[in-house]
Amino acid sequence: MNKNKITFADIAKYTNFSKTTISRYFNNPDSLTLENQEIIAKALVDLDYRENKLAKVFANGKSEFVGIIVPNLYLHYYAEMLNQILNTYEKFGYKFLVFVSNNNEETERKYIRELLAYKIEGMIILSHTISSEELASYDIPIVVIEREDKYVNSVNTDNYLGAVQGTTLLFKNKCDVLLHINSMVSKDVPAYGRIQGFQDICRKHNIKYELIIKELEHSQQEINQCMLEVYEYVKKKYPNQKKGLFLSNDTYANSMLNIIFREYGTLPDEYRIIGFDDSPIAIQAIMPISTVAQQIDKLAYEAMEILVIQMNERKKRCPKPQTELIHKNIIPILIRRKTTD
Amino acid sequence: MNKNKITFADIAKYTNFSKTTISRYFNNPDSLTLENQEIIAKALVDLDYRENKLAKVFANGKSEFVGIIVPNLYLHYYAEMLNQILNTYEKFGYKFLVFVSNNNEETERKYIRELLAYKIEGMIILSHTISSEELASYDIPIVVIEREDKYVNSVNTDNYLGAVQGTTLLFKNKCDVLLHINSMVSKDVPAYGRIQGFQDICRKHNIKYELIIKELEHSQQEINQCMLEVYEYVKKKYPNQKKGLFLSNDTYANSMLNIIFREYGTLPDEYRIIGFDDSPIAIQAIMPISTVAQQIDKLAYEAMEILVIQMNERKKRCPKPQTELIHKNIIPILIRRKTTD
DNA sequence: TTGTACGCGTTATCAC
DNA sequence: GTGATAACGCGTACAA
Repeated sequence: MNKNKITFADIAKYTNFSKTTISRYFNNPDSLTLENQEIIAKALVDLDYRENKLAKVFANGKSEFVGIIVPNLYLHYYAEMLNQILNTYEKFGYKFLVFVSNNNEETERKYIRELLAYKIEGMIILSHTISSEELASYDIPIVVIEREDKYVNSVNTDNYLGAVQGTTLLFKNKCDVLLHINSMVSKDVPAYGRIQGFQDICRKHNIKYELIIKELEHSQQEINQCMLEVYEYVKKKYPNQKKGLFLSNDTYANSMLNIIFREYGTLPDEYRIIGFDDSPIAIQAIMPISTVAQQIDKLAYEAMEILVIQMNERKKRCPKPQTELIHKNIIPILIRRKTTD
Repeated sequence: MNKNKITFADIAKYTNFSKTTISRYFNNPDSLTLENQEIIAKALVDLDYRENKLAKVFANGKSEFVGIIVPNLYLHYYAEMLNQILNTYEKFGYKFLVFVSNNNEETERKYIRELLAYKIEGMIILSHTISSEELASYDIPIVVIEREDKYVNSVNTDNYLGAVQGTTLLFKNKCDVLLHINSMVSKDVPAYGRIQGFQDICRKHNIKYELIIKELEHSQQEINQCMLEVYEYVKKKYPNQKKGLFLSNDTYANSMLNIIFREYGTLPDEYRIIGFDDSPIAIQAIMPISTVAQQIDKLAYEAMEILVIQMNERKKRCPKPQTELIHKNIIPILIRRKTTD
């Protein structure tokens, strides 16, 4: 069980071939006679050879590393996205170096530097702190997911369509007034489409609506407190009217549902609720929550696919610089459960 | 914005030093005169030098890579554990290559081979499929977390103590009968301590108890169905008795709570509930669920600390093989919320 | 304090 | 089909 350090040189010596031939055995086996292939194959077992990919990378420059920066793994959305990205290994063979940035800009720059030092071939960025302009300046294939993407490739859920689907469902539920509860979201991030889609549909159907924008809350307690305030406000402002609540995520939706359910022992007809994301909480809630599901598997896969194309281009003799940015939209899926009709 | 390929040789030429001196500037700057340090520092900026850690690794063998194999990231427990492990980068400087095994044994072996090929210095294993005996045979520093650990180092929550705390709380809640609902769990994994702790406390206090072992269910629907059966069974078997339910995780606890809450519009005094893990669901539930919290941050940190010690030992001139396995226990924390008195 | 020469394990470029 | 030899970028004895 000793540190076996068998190299091509050892195999070459053992088989009386040259290192070159051994290398060829791995990279272009057909160029050897079958007989010799078998000799080498046997030697590999005899010597218990273990490949050294670092040496390979060093020699030919292809690290097969992709760097990932994710803001956190507390939110199920990021965890699942990371999961799906990591699972593309089976398809594309790229290994992943993962960093959690905790939304700290300087930390993130440090991580990117570290990733670059390890000769990653590309990056997938989920965090929001560094501008796409700066990202683009790193001159390495990059795909970002669900964030500001002016200067880099991106894959996003069609948030606008998702909002349209959700809002339309509430409208069809014959609500008297539609409320969209969201946090402050910048116009240049895809999630802004949720607000636009909501407004457009409300206007299109000429239905009463209100946008409730709250400061982003972090702890569950703060969220609950915040939702309670929204609930009291809405209850007072629209008595005896059927209220359609479109929450910007399932955590908010669940919090709101709990408040109402605890008061009435059920979700009264006067309230319809729809969330966003299809997080586990949506199905674990006291009542299964209707929601707009992001197709996280597709988002991840498409991101890697775009990245792989760019990375492959770089490996050619005369790589053409990317002329046009790719922004791919993935459609969301409306999931009707118990909090809507 | 061209592919800058500045190496020590370039810097050496630019500054009229030798490559060695440049190397020393990075690894032992004090051995240069301040003056010369500044000259080199300036050259680095002028030439826009970017370090190449891969070459460094190749030259000295210290990859600073740690491999992680996690069964999935769907369960919050694994996601949070990964999060905490990744966060130790700030403390220890090790980079992480992450694979998700989806509980497939062969896949896992393939991943381990790949990790080894990249000259990782150590591994943290969260998945359960490969025996610790086989893991030990890979002859590389390894720490496993919350799994069978006979032949490798490990960090575990003191599950026994957790069960003792939870069960004792239910006992103090003056329950007439205590029920522990768990899935089939092997005796050699730490989580088995939950069953033992429960039984021991029940016997110690001479209180009526029952162990309900169900097949492991995966989808939320299956879990709900399973919990419904348990509920019907318990309700029928122990009418008019105060029932203390100790569920093996918060997902089960939440499912059970929902069933009861939907029936009564509240959690009646007849039922007390306690879960395990302190997952987000425990606090997002219709009533905040009492639970036994694993200190995931501590588990992760201790795992890395043990690993780092082993990895450092390997870097010495004459590394002493580890003579004694380390099995570290982390105490859990009882969190009292609304589902217990 | 600084420089020379070689090693790390593989691939690439020529030859034969 | 096969083999010598030179990269790849950095660390490190050893020498000066």
